[in-house]
Amino acid sequence: MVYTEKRIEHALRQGGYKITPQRRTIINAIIHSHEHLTPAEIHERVRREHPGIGLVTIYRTLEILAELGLICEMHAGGNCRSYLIRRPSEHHHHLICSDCATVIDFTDCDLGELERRLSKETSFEISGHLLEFVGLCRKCREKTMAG
Amino acid sequence: MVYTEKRIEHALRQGGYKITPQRRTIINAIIHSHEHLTPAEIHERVRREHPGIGLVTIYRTLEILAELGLICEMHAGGNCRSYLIRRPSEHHHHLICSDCATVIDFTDCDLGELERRLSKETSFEISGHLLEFVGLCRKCREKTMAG
DNA sequence: TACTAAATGAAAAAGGTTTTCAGTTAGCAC
DNA sequence: GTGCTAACTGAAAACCTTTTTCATTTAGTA
Repeated sequence: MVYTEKRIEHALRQGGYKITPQRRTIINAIIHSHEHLTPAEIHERVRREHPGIGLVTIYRTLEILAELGLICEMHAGGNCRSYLIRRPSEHHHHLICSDCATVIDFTDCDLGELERRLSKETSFEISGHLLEFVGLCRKCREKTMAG
Repeated sequence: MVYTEKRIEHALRQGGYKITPQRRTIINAIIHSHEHLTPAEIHERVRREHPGIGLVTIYRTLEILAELGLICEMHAGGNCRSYLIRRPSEHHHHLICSDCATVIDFTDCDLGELERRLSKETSFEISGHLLEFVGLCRKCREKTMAG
């Protein structure tokens, strides 16, 4: 299942939040981008359609969307700023192009056995994990070879 | 192999950097902590022994240590600030207690097959990955149950 | 002991994120 | 539709973290 604008609005209403034009625009920007975006990038995009919008509103909306689990944070290799991307609702991970920042989601991480072993060896009760692969996508590889 | 103070100092000298009392103290603080520390936390600890030291010096030293690959960054679940921890020199990952922030390193992540499959399916040339497990260590679980 | 490149600390600058507050608005009751 | 209220917005200010600048000090070497 992929989140649509409608579903996200429904979830907001469910949570007691209001649907404002600003929020609609922000949600749209996130939904229609295939890259992860920083709050500043989202602001920039949203301003094209909604010039007066403040960066504060972006932050506030992102906070709510994250709280409701509708978006998720990213930790791109090296750089530790928080990025955001729309997410399919299942457990998933990211494969990130280090050059153009394209993100591909994948779900089958197969870490169950490793998790069980670690849990046994360390007596940790493991509740989750973060897995990201970084590399170069085909386009960027070709670009590099050509140049 | 685990980095000792001597080895780190050797690596610094190799890199053309000087060994100052401030750097010694910072390196010591990192080596002797089993938790990941923020620059501010390192500053606080280092100041006990070296009151006049500036936060800037921490940042500068951390930058060098990271450049030389002597420390590594962490991305603890949820929180996206950059943390640092001494590291065994091999490829490794972290298992982090979400309560007390204890970190356990592990090296055998076994992601080769997944990496090959992803690479094939997506035409990415994968160069690395980030894997972290989060959970509760035994102590914190017992604490929670008792309380 | 003297020299020089590198390092330090203080202060200022530069980001990014959060808080505050007065004014506006979505969603609901009537 | 009208009015009400809690929620939302934008601007400014406050906060924090990180980086830059610069004058002074120091490690390492000759």
